[in-house]
Amino acid sequence: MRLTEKKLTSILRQRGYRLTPQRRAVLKVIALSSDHLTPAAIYERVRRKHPGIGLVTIYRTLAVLAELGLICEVHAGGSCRSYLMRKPPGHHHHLICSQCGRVVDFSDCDLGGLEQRLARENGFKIEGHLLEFLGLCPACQKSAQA
Amino acid sequence: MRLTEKKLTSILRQRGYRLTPQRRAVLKVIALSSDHLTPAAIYERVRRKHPGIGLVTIYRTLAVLAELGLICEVHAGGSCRSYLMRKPPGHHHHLICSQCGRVVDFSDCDLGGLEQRLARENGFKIEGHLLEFLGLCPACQKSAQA
DNA sequence: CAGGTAAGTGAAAAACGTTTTCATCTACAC
DNA sequence: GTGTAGATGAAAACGTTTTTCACTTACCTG
Repeated sequence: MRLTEKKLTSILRQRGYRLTPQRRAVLKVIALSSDHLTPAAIYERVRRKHPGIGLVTIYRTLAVLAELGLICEVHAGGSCRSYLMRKPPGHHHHLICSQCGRVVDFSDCDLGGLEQRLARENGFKIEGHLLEFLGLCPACQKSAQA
Repeated sequence: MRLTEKKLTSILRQRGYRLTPQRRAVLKVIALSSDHLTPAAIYERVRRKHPGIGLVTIYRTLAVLAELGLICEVHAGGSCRSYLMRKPPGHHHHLICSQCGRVVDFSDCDLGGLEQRLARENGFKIEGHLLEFLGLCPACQKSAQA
């Protein structure tokens, strides 16, 4: 499902939000990057085409886009700052390079059995989970050998 | 393995650190709590017995204890602030109540197969993973019904 | 068990990242 | 076009974490 202008407007409108040039620009920057980006990095990139935009607007826009499920957060490894990246389909997870920060998505985590067992043993009603693998990507493995 | 005074000193000394009353107090507070605690919460509790301690020392001590593997961080749900809690044995994960923040540990995650597949498919050398389940604990399920 | 020294401490201030406030502006239903 | 709820940008407030620096102390040496 491509995200046409019209569809985007309707997704926003459904919840009482509007499609502004700023929001379009933020979403575009995130969509065009294959990496996760900090709010500051997004700010910098959006400003190249949109010099007047304020960092505040970035934060507000990220909150809205995340609420609508159009983007999602990454807790990259040790550094706890929440990065953001484009979300392909529904439920998914991350494989993160601990050196260069590159992120790969994967979606089939097969945690259903574990989830059921934990729910039963602890009485929890489980709503979701966060799964991230940390390691070295192929490129960083090579450069580490040198 | 109980953490005797002597053993603790030796763990610290091995890396050039010293065992100060402040460090002992911080570790004790974390060890005695069954919950995860923010740096500020730890500060408050340590101050009850140790009024002169500074928040700076808490942060420095937490960094040292985490580096030594005596404590570990939790990325509780949406809020990304790194909480801390005592670490039982080695590898373990968290089951977090999204309402009251209660944390339950579990250790058998059985992710070996997935890890191998991801490593093979993406060329990553996987070093570790973060797995957290979010949900409602029994108490919060009850209070939600009211 | 004293003495010297590298390591640790506490206070204040700086440096962050993020949120709030408020006056102004604008997307969009009519 | 017009009105208005919603959005924006600048400045300031905020809370958390880090840095700096003078002073103190744990602990190795003899």
